[in-house]
Amino acid sequence: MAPTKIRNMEEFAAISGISRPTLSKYFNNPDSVRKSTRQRIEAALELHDYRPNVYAMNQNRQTTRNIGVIVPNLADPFFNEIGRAVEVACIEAGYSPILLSSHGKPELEAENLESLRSLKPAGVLLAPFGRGSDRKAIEKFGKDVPMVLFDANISDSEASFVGTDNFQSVGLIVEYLCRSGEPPCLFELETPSNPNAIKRRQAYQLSMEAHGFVPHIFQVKGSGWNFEEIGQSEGGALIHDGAFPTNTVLCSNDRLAIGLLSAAYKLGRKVGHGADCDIRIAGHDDHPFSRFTCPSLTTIAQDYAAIAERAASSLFRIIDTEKTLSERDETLFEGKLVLRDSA
Amino acid sequence: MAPTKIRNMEEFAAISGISRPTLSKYFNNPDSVRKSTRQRIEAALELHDYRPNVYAMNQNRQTTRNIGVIVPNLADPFFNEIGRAVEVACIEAGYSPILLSSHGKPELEAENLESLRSLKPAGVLLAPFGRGSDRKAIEKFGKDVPMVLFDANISDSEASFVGTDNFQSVGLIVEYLCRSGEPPCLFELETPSNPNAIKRRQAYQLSMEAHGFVPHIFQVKGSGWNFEEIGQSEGGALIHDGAFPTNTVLCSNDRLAIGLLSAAYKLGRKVGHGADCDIRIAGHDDHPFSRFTCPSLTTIAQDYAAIAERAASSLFRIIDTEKTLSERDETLFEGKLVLRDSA
DNA sequence: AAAAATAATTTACGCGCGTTAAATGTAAAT
DNA sequence: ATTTACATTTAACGCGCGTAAATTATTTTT
Repeated sequence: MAPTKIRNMEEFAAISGISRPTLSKYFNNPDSVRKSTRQRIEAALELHDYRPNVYAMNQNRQTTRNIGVIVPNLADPFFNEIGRAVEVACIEAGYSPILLSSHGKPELEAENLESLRSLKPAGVLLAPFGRGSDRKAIEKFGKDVPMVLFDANISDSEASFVGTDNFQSVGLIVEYLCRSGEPPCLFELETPSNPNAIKRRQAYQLSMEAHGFVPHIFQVKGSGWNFEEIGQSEGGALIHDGAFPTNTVLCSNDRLAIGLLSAAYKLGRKVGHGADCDIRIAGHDDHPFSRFTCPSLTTIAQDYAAIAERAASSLFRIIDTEKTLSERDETLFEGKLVLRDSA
Repeated sequence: MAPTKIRNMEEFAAISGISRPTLSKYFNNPDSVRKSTRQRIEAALELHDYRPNVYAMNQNRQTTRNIGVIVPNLADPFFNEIGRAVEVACIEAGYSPILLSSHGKPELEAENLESLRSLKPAGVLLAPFGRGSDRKAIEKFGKDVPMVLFDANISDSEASFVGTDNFQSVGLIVEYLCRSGEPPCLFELETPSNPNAIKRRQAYQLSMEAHGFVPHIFQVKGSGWNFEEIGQSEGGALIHDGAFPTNTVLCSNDRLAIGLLSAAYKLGRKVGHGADCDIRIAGHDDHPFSRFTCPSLTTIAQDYAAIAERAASSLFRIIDTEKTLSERDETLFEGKLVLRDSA
C-alpha cells in the first residue's frame, strides 16, 4: 500500500493505467476482462489497495450480489448451523450473504423481508416459521425476488423448497425403537407452529400403524422457543404421573428431549436402553449438544450440509436463468439414525 | 399503499407536497423537522409507502447509521445472547446493527473489520478473540472508526472496554465452594486464547490463597471451540484417573463444565452437593443450557444485558462527541452466583 | 498477410440522494 | 404590530459508479 490514498475509481484508473469502464467491468466480474488486463489490475491493487464504494456500486443496479438469508431464530443451534452452512455456500458462489434472524418472532420475519427488499438482493433463502408466517407477504416477496424456502415448507407456495423427509426420518427411528424395545410414545407441543412438527406427527402415526402398534401422542401446552423448559416441566409431569403407556418416548425435536432428559434425571429415572433403565428417550435433529446430554441422545441427524448446499444452488439457478417461472421443485433429503445411549 | 409507485424522493416530494430537502432532513432525523411537517410526511408515508434508496443515501456520506457488531462465534450461545442484546440496544438508539461472526477463526475477525470498513459504519462494537486477534489491525481500525470492545479486553488498547469483573465473579464462586465443601480445583484449557480465561485463573489462585488453600490447576490439551468435547474427553480422563485432589472442580467456563458433567455421568459418578454425591462441578457464564444439564449447573451469571447496554451507550457517546480522544474507560460488571444442583 | 473477432478506451449521461446558499415563509417574543 | 428566530422552499451542484455508443487497439483466425 503506497502512501497515496485512492479516493475513487477514476483515480485508480489514472494510477493503474486502466480505463475506468474496464475497471468497472473487472470489479463486477473479474473474468469478464482479458487475462493480461486482469493481472495488471491485480498488480495495481496490490500496490494501492483500493476498494470500490459499495453504495455507489449498487445504487444504479436493480439487483446486487447480496443474498438474504432469513432463519426463525439464530439462537437455536439448529438454525445457527444451517444458516452458517448456507452462508458458506453463498460465499463460495461469489455472493455476499446477509444472515438475519427473526429472533423467534414471526412478525419480525416480514420485517426482515422488507428490510432486505431495500438492499435489492439477488435472491433470498428463507426458512419460514410456518404457521406463524405471513404467507401473503412471503408469497408477494417471492414474486419480486428470487426465493428458495428451506427447512420448513409453506403449503401451496410457488417457491422451491429444500428440506428433510420427515416421513423417512421418523419412520426410521420409529422402526428402530419398535424393533429394539417397546414402541414409542410421541411427545410434542400442543400447537406446533412448525410444519415439520406436523409432518412428524403424521409420520409417527403412519409408522406405528404400519408396525401394528397403536400410536400414543402426548401434546403439552407451551409456546415460544423455550422448548427445553417445556420439555422439562410438562414432560416431567407426564413422567411423574406415569402417563406414558410404554417406556419409550420419541420427542418431536432434540430440544424437547433435552428438557425431558433433565426432568427424568431430577425424578431419579434412569434413561437408556440398558436392562437397568426405566425409560428410553429419543429426539430428532441431532442438536450439537445431544452428544453431551446425560445420557447422550439417540436422534435423527438431518443433512444440514446437503440441504444448505442444495437450497443455495437452486437459488443460483433461478437467479441465473432469470426464470422464477421454472416449475416449482421440492427436494427432500434423508435423515440418518444416530444411535447413542438414551434409546 | 396507493397503486402509484414512487420511484424516488423527487416523486414523493411532488405527491406529498413537501420539498425534497425537507424530506431528506426528515429521513435522516425525523426530529429535525417541525412537528406539523413531520405529521404531513408521515401521513403521506401511510398512503404511498416510499422508502429512500439505501445505497444512494449512503454513498455521499462519510458515515452511516450502521453499527458493526463482531463476535468471535455466533454458534456459542454466550456470544449469541450478548450479540443479540447489543443488536437490540443499537436498534433502540436508532442505528442499524450489522451482526457478524468470525466463526471461531481469528483471521476472520480482521476480515470482518475490513468488510465493515467499506460499509462506513458509524461505529463498531467488537468482542475480540484476545490472543488470536490481530492487535495491530484492531488498533488501526479503532483509529479510523469509533470502537468499543466488550467481553474480552485487549491489553494496552486505546479503546474503551466493557465486561465482567472476573476477579469478583471467580472470587464469589470460590468462596462459596470453599465454604460449602472441599476447596475447588480449577479445570481449564492449556493455552487459553481468551483473556477472560487468563484472568479467571489468576483470580482462582488469589482467591484460594486468600482462603488459606493451595490452588490446584488442571490444564488440558485442546484448541478451538469444541469445549464440550474437550471437557468430556480430557476431563473424563482426569476423573477416571482420580487426578483431582478434592471432590470439587471449578471449570473455566460452562461449556467445559457441560463436557465434564457428561464424562462424570458416563463414569457413573454422581455429581452434586448431596451426601451421596461423588463430585461437585461448577462453571462460569450461565450458559442457556446450564439449567438443563444433569444435574443442573451451579455457575456465575454474567450481566449480559448490562454489558451490552453499556457497550452500546459508550459507543454512542463517542460517536456523538466525535471525540475518540476521550480518556479510555473500562467498565466491569459484577457476576452473580447461580446456585443449582451440581455444586 | 489480411480479415474477423474480441477487448479496451474515450466520451458522456444518469442514478437517487446529500448538501448548500439564498429566498421565502411561519411561529414565537417583544 | 413588529422584530426575531427558526423552518421550508427553490435552485443547483456533486458524489462514485453503472452503462451505452462509437472509436481504437489487440488478438485470433483464415
